[in-house]
Amino acid sequence: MSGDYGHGDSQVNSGSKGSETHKHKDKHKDKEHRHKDHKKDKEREKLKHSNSEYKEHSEKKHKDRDKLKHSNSSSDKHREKHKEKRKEEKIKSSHDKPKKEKENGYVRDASPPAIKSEPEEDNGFYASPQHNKTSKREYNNQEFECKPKKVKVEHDRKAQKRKHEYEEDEEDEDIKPKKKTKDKRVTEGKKSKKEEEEKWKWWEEERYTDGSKWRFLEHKGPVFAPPYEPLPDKVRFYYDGKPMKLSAPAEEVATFFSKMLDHEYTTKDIFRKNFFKDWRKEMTSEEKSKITDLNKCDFTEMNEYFKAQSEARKQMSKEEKQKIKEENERLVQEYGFCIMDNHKERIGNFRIEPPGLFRGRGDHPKMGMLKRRIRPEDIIINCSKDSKHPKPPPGTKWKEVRHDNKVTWLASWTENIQGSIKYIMLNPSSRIKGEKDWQKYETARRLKKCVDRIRTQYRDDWKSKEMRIRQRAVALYFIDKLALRAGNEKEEGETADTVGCCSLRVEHVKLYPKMDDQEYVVEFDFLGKDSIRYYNKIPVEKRVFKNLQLFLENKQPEDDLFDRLNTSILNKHLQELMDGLTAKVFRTYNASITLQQQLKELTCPDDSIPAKILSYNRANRAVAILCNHQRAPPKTFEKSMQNLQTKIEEKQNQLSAARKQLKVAKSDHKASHDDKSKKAVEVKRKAVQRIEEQLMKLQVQATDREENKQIALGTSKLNYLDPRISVAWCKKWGVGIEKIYNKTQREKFAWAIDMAEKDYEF
DNA sequence: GTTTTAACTTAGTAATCTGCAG
DNA sequence: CTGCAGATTACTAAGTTAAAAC
Repeated sequence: MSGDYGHGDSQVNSGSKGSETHKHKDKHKDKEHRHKDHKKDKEREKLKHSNSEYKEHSEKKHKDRDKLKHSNSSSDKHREKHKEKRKEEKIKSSHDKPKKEKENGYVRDASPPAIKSEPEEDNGFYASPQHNKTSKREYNNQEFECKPKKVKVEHDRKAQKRKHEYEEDEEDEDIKPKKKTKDKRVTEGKKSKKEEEEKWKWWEEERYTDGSKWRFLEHKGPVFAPPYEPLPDKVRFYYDGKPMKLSAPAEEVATFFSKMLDHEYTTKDIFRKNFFKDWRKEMTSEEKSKITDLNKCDFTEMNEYFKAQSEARKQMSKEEKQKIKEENERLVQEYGFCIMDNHKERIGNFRIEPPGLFRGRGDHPKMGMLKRRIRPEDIIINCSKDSKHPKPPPGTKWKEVRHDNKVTWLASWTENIQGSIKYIMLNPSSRIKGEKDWQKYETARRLKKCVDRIRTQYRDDWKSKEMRIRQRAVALYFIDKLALRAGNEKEEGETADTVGCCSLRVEHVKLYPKMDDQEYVVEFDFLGKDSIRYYNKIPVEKRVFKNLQLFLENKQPEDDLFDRLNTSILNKHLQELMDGLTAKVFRTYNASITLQQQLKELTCPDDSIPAKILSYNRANRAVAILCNHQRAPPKTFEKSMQNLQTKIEEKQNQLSAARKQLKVAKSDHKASHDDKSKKAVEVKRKAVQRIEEQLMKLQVQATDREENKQIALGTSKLNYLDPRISVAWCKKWGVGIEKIYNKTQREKFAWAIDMAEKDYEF
């Protein structure tokens, strides 16, 4: 490994460029606070940011992180400068409405895009069986009045046929819309709308090829957070020991804080500092001059008031609760659905996020800031021109109403903490989400076909004479082997300090040429998405190890491990290897293939159903571990484990009792040989068998739960595992699908449940 | 080319619901 | 019927990625 990879120039950092260094000193101060006191839950703490060893270690390292950050290379320095600049701008613009407005508002608006009034080619259409001529024509004339008169319905027979066509074709091409060869069926059947709507099989229809997401979209707009209700006078806030009546805006923000008093983070410096700063902005000038020290604020009365309130809510009579429930239901009925292309679809989140105090995950520099109340004037509505536009609440206006059918959202607003955009979108069971999900798995299946080639290539690239190529190849190896996330760069100081593959720093890996009986071991220890700790020690191939040593040469702990790489470079490369390939496809692919392979390995044909389900959960667990999906051990874990143990013991006692009875019955029978005693034996035998089964079930449950203590299965099940694998497995072994997927999940995966047969292969 | 933004997926936790043992 | 544990749902933060803007 010597000079032959032109890496001599900039990737190795040469001496620090001093001037940048000091600017950031303050930031370190903040950083030192991070990682210190954490989640209220100690256990969780252990799991997430894990042992203090990690914390200390990372704190120390951060101290002089910036020093080096800037010394890295000229381009790095450049980057940093931009970051700074942007940060300043951001701060300014948060006070500077007009500018923001422009960014979000008019840009697109200038040329209201969206719905073409001319139909394109036939094949540009999302043609469903019931998009018969009539409905098409409706669409085509949409400059005028073409609101679908009725929500269409599905139920066709021919469509069944298409199920398989899809699968086969997809083998090669991913789901491409079929030619519109099927004739349209008009089926305004007799069934109730609801029933029919449930049966709509969008997956048997063709998809848009022109990049549009819908032709028609109508909805009622979002539901806003209820207005603030001032506290009763008897609930008081004290400053410096004296009661003080706050103005409504200041009081509201104070209630946010008071509600969180039990949370540990209200004791954190950053949280308190951010909160106080934002709170003061809401105060009147008198309040501002009086309230100068958060430590002198006493919110306990308010806190108790809210606790009492929630207690009272729990104690409400059944009728009252019922009433609230019904009211809620009404709201869902009215606002929870939209009509998209002839079908009524469920909206995922039709309520606007209420105001409150921001709590990021992990050590977030913005924790405690005020998340402001969203008003109609902040909302952009998206719907089709020819739909009945949602009405803003009386006396208010929308920020904008646009008609962009190249996107899937119904409404959006800009959030004030990070300046990012939030959206109202459809439920996962909707066509628009389902198609995308399906497509995701098809892309992963295409990767399956060429993954060998890609692996061969990146192994080859470990030997490249170009540093950037080696880095790319090693990073890809990690992404493939360890299912790491891509790892975008983040703005320092804006978010918690977390990393993914491309943003790994020197301090996150340790190399051990020898460890126990293994060679070339790499130890990873870093905080990933949501500040979940990733800790892993794995042996790697010698070449990878040598390359890592090379990447680490002459670098400081806070320097990037892959200084010649970022996600954009990586994804561009991947795109060239396979159409649609990006870093995250590897996670999907590896998760799904692991499930399939684990199921094959773990399922014993002779096992009982519960044992099979345990196998399924174990296979699922293998994936969750691969993807590092963790959770806090449930607060009641120990207790519930114990309860289960007690149950098991009881059951064991029952079993031995039942066995005794069986024995007795048997000897009775031997003695008398009559029919009656024979029957008794049978009965007892059955009882024993039943109890054995129950016991087994309990034991399996205990094992499952124990193994699952700090692993979350839900995330992978919902986002990474091709549902058709699970459906096929259920069909193959006669396990009810509801044993694996609950109602919501079955709705989301309806397409898979409908189309996968027992021999489906990912 | 680099940075920024928009759009959408993925993520863990808190709140709420449900069904079952007592 | 009631309380509570486990299941489900709601919520919203935090990622990824492609495209737009500089």
